[in-house]
Amino acid sequence: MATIYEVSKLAGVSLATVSRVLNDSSAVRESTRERVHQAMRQLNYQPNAVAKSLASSRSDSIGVLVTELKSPFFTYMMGAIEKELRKHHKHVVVTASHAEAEREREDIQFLVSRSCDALIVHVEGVSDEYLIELCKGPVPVVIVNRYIEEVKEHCIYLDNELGGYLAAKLAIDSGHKDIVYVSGPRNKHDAMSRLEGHNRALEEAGIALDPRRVYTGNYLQTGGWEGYQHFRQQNIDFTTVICGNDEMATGVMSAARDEGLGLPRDLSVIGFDNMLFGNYTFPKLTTIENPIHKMGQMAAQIVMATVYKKTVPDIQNEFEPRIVLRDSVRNL
Amino acid sequence: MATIYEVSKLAGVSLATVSRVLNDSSAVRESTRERVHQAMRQLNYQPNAVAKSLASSRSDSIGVLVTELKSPFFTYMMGAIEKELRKHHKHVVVTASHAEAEREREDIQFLVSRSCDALIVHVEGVSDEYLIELCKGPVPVVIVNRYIEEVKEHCIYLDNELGGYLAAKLAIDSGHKDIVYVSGPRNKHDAMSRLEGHNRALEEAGIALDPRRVYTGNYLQTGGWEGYQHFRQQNIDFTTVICGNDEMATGVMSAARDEGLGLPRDLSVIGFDNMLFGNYTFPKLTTIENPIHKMGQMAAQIVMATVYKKTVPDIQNEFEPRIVLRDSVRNL
DNA sequence: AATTTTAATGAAAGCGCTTTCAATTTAAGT
DNA sequence: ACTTAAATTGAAAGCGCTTTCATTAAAATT
Repeated sequence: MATIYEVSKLAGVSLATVSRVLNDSSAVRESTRERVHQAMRQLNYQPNAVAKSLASSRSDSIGVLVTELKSPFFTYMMGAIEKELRKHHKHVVVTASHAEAEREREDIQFLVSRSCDALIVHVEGVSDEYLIELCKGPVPVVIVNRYIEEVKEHCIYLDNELGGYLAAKLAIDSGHKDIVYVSGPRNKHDAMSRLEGHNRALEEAGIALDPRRVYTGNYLQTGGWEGYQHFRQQNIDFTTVICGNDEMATGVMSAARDEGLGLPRDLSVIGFDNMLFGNYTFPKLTTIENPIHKMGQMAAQIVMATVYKKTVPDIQNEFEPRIVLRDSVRNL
Repeated sequence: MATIYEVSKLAGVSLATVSRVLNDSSAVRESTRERVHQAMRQLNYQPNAVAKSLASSRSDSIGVLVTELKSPFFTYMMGAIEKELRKHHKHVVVTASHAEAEREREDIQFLVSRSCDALIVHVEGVSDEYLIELCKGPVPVVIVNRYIEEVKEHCIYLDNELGGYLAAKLAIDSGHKDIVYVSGPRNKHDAMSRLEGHNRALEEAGIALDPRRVYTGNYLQTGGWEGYQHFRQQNIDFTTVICGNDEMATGVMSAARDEGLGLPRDLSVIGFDNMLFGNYTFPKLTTIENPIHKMGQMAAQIVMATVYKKTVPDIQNEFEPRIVLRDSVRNL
């Protein structure tokens, strides 16, 4: 592999000059620039990004930390981030920390040690305090899908409460009164916010809150299945199941169908997130859109703006969910 | 950020010694090791991975190049790779090149310039020749989901022909004779192999090959939809649609249902790949499993073996598809 | 106790690039 | 033609770490 040293020799200029044409920084006379390019071509010179990083303490790469790689949710986010960053020739280093605080800390440490120019993190394990400290540090951070008051300008998040509200409101407006809710885990912020919104809509409609009408699931298909069984065993009547996410909604649909129910004739189901497979279910799942794609894009744009001083469209921290009307809710 | 220089000062040893305890290479007396550790703690020393890379021309990171980030297929692969590599404290740098040859070349170049210790690539744009050259180069390469005779030991691939055969055989064994096939794009190797296997099974069963019974789709849901419409318009009779992938299968199901067909009563459908959403369809999709997860894992293991000299389970280059029996095929 | 071996350490030269800062050209101004 | 300002270049000092190679200290041998 040729180095700029050899290029400089061949072109008859100094290292500094080669470096200049490489970064087309400051002025280089056109003729010498051409001479250098010539030499580079001749030697098939390829810059060494690591050396560049070390010397400039810039790596042109962004660390992205997600919980899980094989879930459409993160996939959407990653896809959007990569797409936005690559427009500006920045690259992505990923790690998946599986919501374990210890690993999240390690991974963040790792990404920093790789001189990532910025971090985009989706973390669930570490504490707010840790993140607040992290934001004070030297490397810019964007926190996706989590709201922390003290560093809110670093956060990109969805108004989950509103989403929960919209889902419940939709059911109510469709004439449903007997509603049950399959929630996500208690320890997840988003799950709790969604439930709050749900409750708000019920109260607003004058429907009494009944803790027996809420089942806490695991955000997986099995959780929906179990939730459905649970409500049946408790002899609770319901015409609609609203779920904390789409995956559980498919579990509910599957369980209901196993009992011979027709959907949405005998039971309406509403999901949350609008992950692509909602489109593959039958009936197609009515759900609440979580614009994770836009949120990923925004995270990348914030990085471009703060780290690389690019001008980007307006920064937006909070995103709004909206209803995606498909076929899984019956109008009573 | 403290450097090893400061650590060495504080511990009263040389840079070399600090480096040694850092990499616990060669012998360092226990007492000095402890002294160094002490100093590191005191200074909250964090190694600089970039400097380390430059000096050692090792980066402990693997470049992974995929076509697309937001598709479950790559997601599965990435997840498996990341999981396997992280066991050994190696990390992943991803790029998504969207099947464009130009971008694929650029991205590979980029990953090499970042001193990735190895490359795991899923490329569709570049030529076999390019990859053969790449394999000759200094950085180890694993090619996923593509078979190139000249560098087959670098390849991890599925026996797609067998998969196509199995799907058709399944339909035939279930009593179906009127079979149509919605294929993936002509320019994709895997799509063509699957079709070949399909044809082999038909021939074997004494069913005449009829080009009108093959529709070339785009591997997307729309492709399945269009394929179904196409066969209908051509007045072709069929009791089974076999698809080149699951996504198109969902398109077929959707189109069939729009016409009021009951599934699988009036029509059987078979997919390919076993992407998770096949489990969300109704009826649940019978399909051919593509063990992309295992293939990703194997790719990572090959890297660990060749680059880092770790001993790993047996290397396997070709993977076998298998039938995943669910509910979308009717027994005639 | 003297001599070999072996184990621990340090000095110093990079890895390939960026980035002052000063020196040299070239262009502009009068 | 003579200054002065502006544009180009080069020398050299790093960036933070690894890695020979030589040196010194400790352990083993006789």
